Amino acid sequence: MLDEYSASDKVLLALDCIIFGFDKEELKILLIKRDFEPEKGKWSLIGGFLKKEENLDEAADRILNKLTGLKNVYLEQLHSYSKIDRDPVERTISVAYYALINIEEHNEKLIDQYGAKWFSISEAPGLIFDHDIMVKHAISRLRYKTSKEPVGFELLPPKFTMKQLQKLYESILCEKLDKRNFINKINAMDILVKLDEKDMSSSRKGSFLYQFDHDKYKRKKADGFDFKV
Amino acid sequence: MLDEYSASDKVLLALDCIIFGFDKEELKILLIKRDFEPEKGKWSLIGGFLKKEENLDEAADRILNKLTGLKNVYLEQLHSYSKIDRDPVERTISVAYYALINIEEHNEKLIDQYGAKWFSISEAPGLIFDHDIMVKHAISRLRYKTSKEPVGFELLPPKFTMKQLQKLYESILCEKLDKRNFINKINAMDILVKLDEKDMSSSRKGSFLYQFDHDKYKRKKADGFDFKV
DNA sequence: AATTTAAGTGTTAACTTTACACTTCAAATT
DNA sequence: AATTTGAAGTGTAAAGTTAACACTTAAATT
Repeated sequence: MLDEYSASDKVLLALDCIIFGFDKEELKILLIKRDFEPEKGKWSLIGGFLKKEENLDEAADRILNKLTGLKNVYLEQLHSYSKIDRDPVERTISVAYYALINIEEHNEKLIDQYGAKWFSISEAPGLIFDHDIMVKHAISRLRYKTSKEPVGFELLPPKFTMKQLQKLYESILCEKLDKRNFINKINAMDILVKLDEKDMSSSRKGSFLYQFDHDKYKRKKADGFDFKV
Repeated sequence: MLDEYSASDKVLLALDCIIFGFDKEELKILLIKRDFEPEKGKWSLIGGFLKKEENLDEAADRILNKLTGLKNVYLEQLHSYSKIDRDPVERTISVAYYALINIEEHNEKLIDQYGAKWFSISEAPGLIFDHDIMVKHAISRLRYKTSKEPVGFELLPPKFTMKQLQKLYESILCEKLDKRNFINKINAMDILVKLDEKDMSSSRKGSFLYQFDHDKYKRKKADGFDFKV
């Protein structure tokens, strides 16, 4: 019982953030080109270090904000990575978070400043350290999470068409979905509001816009309803 | 970009381990009565600190081993907890792991030495720090995991009856299952070996013993098969 | 030989999921 | 004004899965 406080080794605690966005067709992640050592010039996740006065969720918020300018974003802790030589400079444990953002809302200037760029998952470059494995885990968690909880909406603008929603799920799940079955399923859950407004950008007829009804979902959930795609 | 390595604050990295066992009827967790400060005399999870020469998985193995004497145990990282004042002595981040062990195999002497005791989930005492929330998360993860992967067998002896397996799932899922449906489902997956041996302890007729066939499962999984309870 | 007690076994109905193709609408063109 | 164009929008039936349910069998005990 004596490997207690005093005898222990403190470590640097880093955070890395997998930022997901969806640009009409594809799921993307936001990566930065490092302009600092180590691995200067290579692509990586945005990261930072935990500060004394914050917990991990707060640190993740701060790090996400410094790159995107966004606040109140969906962020979830993923996993902690601890391979001894994962960071060549110093022993560092990294806690990975993933974020879901509306890609239309990020701050372009900040992104340029960081040399950051959106990459579709399939075209992303190899990343430094263990960041590739973090991304792999994040995608797998995203698949699970979006099919069990209505968090996919975080990746869309507040008003969206059924087509957009379907494309989003297709790109997360990496499979084609049947249009009628998809719409029937979503409608059966009765958690969207159909607006009187149409998106006219994709067809002459236009397609109706919908909104996710957070309150209705909360009430249904309290009554035992389960979201499922 | 300059909140880099040098400016950062190192922290103590702890690990806490939720150890699950199953004693014929009930899911249990192994807790220790602390004989050291802070919170001496109170119940808590077994824990320890990360050392320089090990990664988190190795540290969790070591900590599990010091209490149970067991090696090669099913261990999975759960979540990292970081509330600023979660540990009153010093800023500490804790990474929680959960373990599934065959309750018959742990080392009684070690357990006595640590003042440790098995508690059924419903009768466990309140725990120190944020350990109660860790246990809650662990149970919820265990439910998910055991219904998607054949890890429940880790909680049973190598040879078990269908009844035992059903009781195990009932106690993890907190619901009664239909005997015929359960057995039909398990048999349909075709991942158990029925032995010529019976357990005679529970009835005159005796009930056949089964073993989980790891290799067969691996082969089926590679062919796209999914375990599901 | 009769009794006891848990083990072992299949079928049907309810529900969920999948497969599938034509009509409607509004703008653009003639 | 009529026709064309292209995506939006819509329902049903078959297949598959899950859930409900009760009697027979085996071996020990009396």
